[in-house]
Amino acid sequence: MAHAPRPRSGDRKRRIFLFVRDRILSGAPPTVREVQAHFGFRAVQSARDYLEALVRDGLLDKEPGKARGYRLPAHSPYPTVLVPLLGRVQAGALTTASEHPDGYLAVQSARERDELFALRVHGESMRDAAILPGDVVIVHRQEDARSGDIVVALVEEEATVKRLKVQAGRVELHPANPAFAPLVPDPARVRILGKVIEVRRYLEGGGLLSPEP
Amino acid sequence: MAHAPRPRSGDRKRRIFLFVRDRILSGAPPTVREVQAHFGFRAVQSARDYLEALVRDGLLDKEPGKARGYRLPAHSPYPTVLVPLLGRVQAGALTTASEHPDGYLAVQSARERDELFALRVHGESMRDAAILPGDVVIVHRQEDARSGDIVVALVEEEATVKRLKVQAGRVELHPANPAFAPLVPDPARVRILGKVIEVRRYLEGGGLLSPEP
DNA sequence: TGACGTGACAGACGTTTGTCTGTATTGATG
DNA sequence: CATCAATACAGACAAACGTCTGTCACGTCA
Repeated sequence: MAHAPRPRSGDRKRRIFLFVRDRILSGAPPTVREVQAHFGFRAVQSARDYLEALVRDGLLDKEPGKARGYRLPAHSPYPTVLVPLLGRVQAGALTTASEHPDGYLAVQSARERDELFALRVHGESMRDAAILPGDVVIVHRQEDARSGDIVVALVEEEATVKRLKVQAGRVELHPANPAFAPLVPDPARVRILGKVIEVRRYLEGGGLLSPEP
Repeated sequence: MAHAPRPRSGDRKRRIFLFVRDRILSGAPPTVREVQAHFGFRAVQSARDYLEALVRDGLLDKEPGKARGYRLPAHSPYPTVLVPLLGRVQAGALTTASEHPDGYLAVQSARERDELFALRVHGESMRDAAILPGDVVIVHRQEDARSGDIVVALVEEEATVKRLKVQAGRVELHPANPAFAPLVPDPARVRILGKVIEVRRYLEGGGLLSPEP
């Protein structure tokens, strides 16, 4: 009995890699048998051969003997990390990790995952900086920032997105909208939570990650 | 023999959730026994009790019976696909597969990878729609769109981002900036390349480009 | 005091899953 | 033609792993 005709090898290997990569990125690394089933192999070993080849090529790492042990290499050319989207930022929320994220976004960044979080913008105060209500900002957690940076600051238990200005050692939080006035808070009552490194707007499906508030 | 003194439950439960969440986000969901070992339980079941409690609380989902079967419930229902960022869009570029992309962006979408492309915006014509020069738009390839959608259109061999209006069967491309006039091109010479589904702005350095896998 | 819920433990069972060994088919090579 | 590498298959074994049952200690509350 003849086996299936020999397919072009590079393509299949590549498709298997993409499948495994997507599964890992979505939080559920596949088993060898899941790879087998997905590509219609009739033997576990066939899928395993491909996976081991990908490890030899350096495209995957593995933890031998462990269930679902294939990983994306640390120096992967795809520095995609999943970042929690926080629905509401409150006082203690940023020192520790938050417990009820609205979802997770794939963000390409050289930073570590726990250095980043995402936040949905409320209000029109940054309209002239092209940040609209409903937009999502990706934030790098840092206590300080430079004058001119757009930051997330905690003022009076409330998180806001503003442009930071430092005037004569005094912190000012400037909206980008003439209808709003700059905030010049008591330095003891303001805290920089992080710096906005990316802005996203989802024009379809409302952001795909969480239902409308 | 007395067991360890009873700890405050909420805290331990929370720490276990954060541990599991971190593991899932880094691509390697833990086994029940790994949770057990990490928190020093002497019985597998103790760890399992916590995990099941977290599932009941809605903080985790699980795939029963499967190894490393705990998942993040708010986790994006959509996989991450790498989408080519096209430097310049020309006439034939969108019918065939992409030619020479400047890089790849990770996008969470239900669509297939070859249905999407990304494009860097030039010019100020969409400023009042909060799309600035340098922004990246994620585009779904489609020949038609609805009035009001922001689209990428090919006019006279040039790709532009505009808002589509259909007036009495006539296609109009409206900028979002009073300094620019609407385009009412000859219907034979305009082609909708796709609809903008996402806008991104990178405020920092922005390596963000991945080489092709 | 006794019933009840919670957190922890102990041990075992059965499925899932990684891994190994051996074989068959095909195409390329000399 | 013989040889070799690559691909695929078949079957089995053993470790990893989820799950079940039962027990114990402690605190709360009527």
